[in-house]
Amino acid sequence: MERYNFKEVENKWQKYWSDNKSFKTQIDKSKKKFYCLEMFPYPSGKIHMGHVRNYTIGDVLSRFKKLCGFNVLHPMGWDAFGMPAENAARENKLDPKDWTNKNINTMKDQLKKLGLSLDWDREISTCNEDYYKHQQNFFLDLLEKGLVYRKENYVNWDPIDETVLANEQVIDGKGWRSGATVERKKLSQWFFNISKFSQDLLDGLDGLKGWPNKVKTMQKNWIGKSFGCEINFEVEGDLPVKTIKCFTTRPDTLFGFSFLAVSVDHEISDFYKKDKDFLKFKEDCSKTGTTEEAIAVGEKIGFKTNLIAKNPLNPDQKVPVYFANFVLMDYGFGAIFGCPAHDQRDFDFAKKYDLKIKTVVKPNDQKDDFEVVKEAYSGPGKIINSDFLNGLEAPDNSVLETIKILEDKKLGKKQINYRLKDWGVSRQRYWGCPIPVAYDSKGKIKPIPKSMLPVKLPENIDLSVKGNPLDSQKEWKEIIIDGKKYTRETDTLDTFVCSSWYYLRFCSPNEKNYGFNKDEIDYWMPVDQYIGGVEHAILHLLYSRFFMRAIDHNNEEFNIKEPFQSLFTQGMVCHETYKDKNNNWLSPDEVEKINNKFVLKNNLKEIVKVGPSESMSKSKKNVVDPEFIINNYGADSVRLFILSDSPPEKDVQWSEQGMVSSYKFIQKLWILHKEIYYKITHETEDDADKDFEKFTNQLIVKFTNNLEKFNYNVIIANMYETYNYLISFIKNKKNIKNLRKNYKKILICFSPVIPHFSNECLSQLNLTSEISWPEYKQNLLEDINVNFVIQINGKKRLIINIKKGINEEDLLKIVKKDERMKKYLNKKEIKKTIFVKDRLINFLLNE
RNA sequence: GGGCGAAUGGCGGAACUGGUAGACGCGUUGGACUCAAAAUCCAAUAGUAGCAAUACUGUGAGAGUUCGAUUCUCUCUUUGCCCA
Repeated sequence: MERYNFKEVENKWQKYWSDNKSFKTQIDKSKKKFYCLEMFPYPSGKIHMGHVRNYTIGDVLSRFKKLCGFNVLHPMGWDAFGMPAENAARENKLDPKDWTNKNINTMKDQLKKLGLSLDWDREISTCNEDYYKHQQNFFLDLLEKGLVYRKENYVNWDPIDETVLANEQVIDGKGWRSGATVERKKLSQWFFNISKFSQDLLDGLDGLKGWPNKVKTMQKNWIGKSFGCEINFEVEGDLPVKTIKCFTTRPDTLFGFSFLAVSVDHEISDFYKKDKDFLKFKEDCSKTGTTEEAIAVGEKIGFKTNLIAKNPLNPDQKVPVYFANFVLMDYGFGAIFGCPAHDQRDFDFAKKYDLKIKTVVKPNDQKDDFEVVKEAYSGPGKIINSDFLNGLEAPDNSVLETIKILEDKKLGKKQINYRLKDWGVSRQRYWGCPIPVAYDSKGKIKPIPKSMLPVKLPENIDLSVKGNPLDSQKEWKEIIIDGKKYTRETDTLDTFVCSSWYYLRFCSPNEKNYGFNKDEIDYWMPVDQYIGGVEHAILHLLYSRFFMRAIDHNNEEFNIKEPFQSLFTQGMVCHETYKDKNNNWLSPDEVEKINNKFVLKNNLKEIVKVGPSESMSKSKKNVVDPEFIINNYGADSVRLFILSDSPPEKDVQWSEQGMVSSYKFIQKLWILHKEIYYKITHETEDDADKDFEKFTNQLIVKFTNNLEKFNYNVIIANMYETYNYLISFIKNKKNIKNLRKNYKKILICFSPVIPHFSNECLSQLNLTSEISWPEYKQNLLEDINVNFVIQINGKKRLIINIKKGINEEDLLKIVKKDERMKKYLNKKEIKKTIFVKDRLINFLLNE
């Protein structure tokens, strides 16, 4: 028999879809729209298996929704700005633009080979002027609204990439890309005022019903709303300072007060500007990391001032004031009151400087003389040793009570604090969107007039210079606005800005005058289903939600706050890792499995060490090249396999065997198809076959439900089930009257997953007209018979196939007659019977 | 340390609102075909006992609710992710 030639078939259909612009989308108000979006890729060179999985999931959904009659928008583009281009260009003496465009072309070809139902006419690339000019326009709008500002601030400085990083890009104190230990540096930077929307971003999460709770929790934690109190501490000493303002979430522990600590950047540090010891101390502080973890773990050090602070609730109590390394200027007011008994950092500090540790909260299971000895106690309990606060329930009750007392006495006030900080968007890099502002000779900001946009990146520049290459572009930097000379801003925007609004651009990619067209976004937005990796749970998704609010702010025309109605986060693609005897990583194609042992392909005697399965990464060499796989097995097989083994939200284990079996399955389906084809075209049709019709109906229900619920691995199982059923049906049954009709439905059900194969089979049978998602007949779903379970004392004893709708009485008669049940029922008395219609009967017997 | 999730055969995983646990695939074993192998096809495959019918045990551990728990509640163990 003729083998299935996937190359020929897949080329044929890909060409057909492309020539006919099958996936071109336009507004059609007579249809319900469905906007399906997968996170667009960074054009790093080639696609990887993660892309294959992500885009296959999205494609299955898009094709399914299209068959269901939706007007589906399914676009693709390129997150094309970013450092790898700049680094690669520098290494190879290339232009980043050329490098990027070359990669885009390669990856676009690869994506096309996957047979994705994408509207390529909407392709966008963020590094094109006709994309970023609109972004510059947005920037100027935001600047006007006061949502963008420039300030001097401590920033996370990545010494390898020589650029500033956002807080979110610092992981374990290291740069997320370079891995370099991040330094603190004071620089003038551009910020987006995301913190203005802290509460709104938090509230908005409640409405995101289609988002995984996990992601919502992560965002909630990141925004980090805390409820507390600001307290003014009176201070005495030889400095002209009367009060120090602190923020605390635990004012109820004020009686445990034993020192006051401020950040080295606190305003009172001005008085120590010339103090050599202080400057030395400040330098030491800059060596400890900036992350909260580094602070928790690192040694707590302090520098004692001459100031004395008074306890507002107990003015007789006076405690020393320190500068301390674990107090950060950007949390609260850069000052805390120290309560060693109930905060571990304060505890460590008090131990080091021999400060008093007074217990003021006791756990509920402890006596009143409970004392904190070895470590701080921060759990719930009762307030003790605190005068009029004694006996209050901590923390809920006691915090509220204390705030009330402080407010009454005008010593402090209730305050809400957010961990979310403004988004620093300046990057000292060439390959990014230029920030559209300039400065006059005095350094005053001059926005570039909108008529002069875009601010284009200069071309053919020298990237080998240290620091920001734009800074050395003397000619480019000079600009004349209204006859006056200005100097351009040389920072470019964080690439997360580009991806914060690209989904709007897809709605009207050719709109010349603005970032989007109002009519188009009114129709298409929001994105109905967004699909991507969970690694973007905070950064990209939070920024996008902010960006919508920023555009919406003071804008009656725009009415979108939440860009993504539903979110699906797919798991990673993993593969075993291999190492040779010298602990060098080996790629899977250097390794061979012989007699259950892994050996080197070019030296079969050398045993390979097999490591755990981890997400595919170039550094561990455990990658499999999608292009190679597609060329060998075909796109349909790859799509089938990547969905088959695990639920899409979980990690999937890449396996060569699994891949091969998916390939073989398509071959088997083809042989089956040929037999069905023969029957349909050569045999006369006979009587209807209810069984087959019923099977098809049940299949449609399964497919529909499982597709709606993203149970794509179960869909694949359903496909195998269908094959198993059909093959025995074809072999054993002669009745084929409904074969053509039902086989068509089956092929349509298969088509979201294996579109090339399904379309080929449909077209061979001339079944390509009126292709839409099949409907099922309710009456055929209802079985006449059911498998009825008979239990004795809750244990299954017998299953009988019986007519549906049978009542307890009739059933009892049958059961009592049954030989197999006699041994259970004869000897003993039935105490109670539980009868569940069409499911089971349970006899409780006297023991 | 805090938050959230997860735990089902040799493996990946199914199981509707509490009602037949293990769908489907991989692997393994046996068989057919073959001079032989590959490929393909057929059969078996949770464990224990048994020729078998069948019986007992079984969804991380322990308790609870229930006629009945993979599913609900509590405690614990292990593990993953996020934050620290």
